[in-house]
Amino acid sequence: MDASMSPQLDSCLSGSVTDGEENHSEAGPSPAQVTIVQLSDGQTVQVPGIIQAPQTSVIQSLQVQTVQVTTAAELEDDESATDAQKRREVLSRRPSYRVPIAQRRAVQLSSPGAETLQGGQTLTLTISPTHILQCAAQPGDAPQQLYIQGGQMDIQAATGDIPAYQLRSPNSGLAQSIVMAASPGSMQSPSSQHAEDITRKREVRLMKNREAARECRRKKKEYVKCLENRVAVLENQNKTLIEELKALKDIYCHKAE
DNA sequence: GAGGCTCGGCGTCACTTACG
DNA sequence: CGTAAGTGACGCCGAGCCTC
Repeated sequence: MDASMSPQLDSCLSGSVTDGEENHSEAGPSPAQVTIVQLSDGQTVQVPGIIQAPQTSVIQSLQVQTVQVTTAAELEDDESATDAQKRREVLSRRPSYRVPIAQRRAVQLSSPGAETLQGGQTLTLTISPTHILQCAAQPGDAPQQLYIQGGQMDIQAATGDIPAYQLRSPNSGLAQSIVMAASPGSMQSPSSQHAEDITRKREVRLMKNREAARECRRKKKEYVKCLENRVAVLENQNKTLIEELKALKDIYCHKAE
């Protein structure tokens, strides 16, 4: 499919389409925009893409705050949730790498006695919108920073080796503008370097796939638009030919008389 | 204004294909 | 055979529109 897609697109674009609509480049994500994401090990990665999360305030408060942590629910107890639903919940809002640097608000989570999240557990944090959330899996661990945009945050540990986080903005009430700057691997035991590695690989794969999907959609849209233009051109040609044929028929009939 | 519907965009998964 | 890239399918979300 993809092998045939590009030639089709090429031929389409080089065809006789004269529509003015043609050849305007898609706005798409600005390739010039880069988001810098800090991983748990101090590594930073540059992520191309649009920064979402509209926020007017860029004031950052770096003061440390202790946050109340309450176990909100254990999903595994929820018998009403189907497997698909559970899966969707886990998948729904994975950590986003799109961190608006200028809009980061930092909060440090210092929660004595907070255990490592087990699969299916959810932590709900209500956080003042002007702080950074930091959490360390073990005492002595380098704290993991979760940059949030304020309001309520759900930290949900997925079943299996894939942690999932849901951040909810108080403004929208929806899980938009997910902001997550740290590798979820550090939520686990520090000895599980392997798990962290898997997680990082997974994040890289997801990131690449995300970009690929975006590009794929862009190409598809372009292709469809191209086909539509081609249809318009051919319809015009058809119309012209029909009129021409009609005129010739008229001439022929008149001569026959 | 609230609720429903549609549309476009996005992220993810699963699968296929090409390539080294 | 393993990996990376491309893409269809799915579900979610927000915006816009319409109806009541």
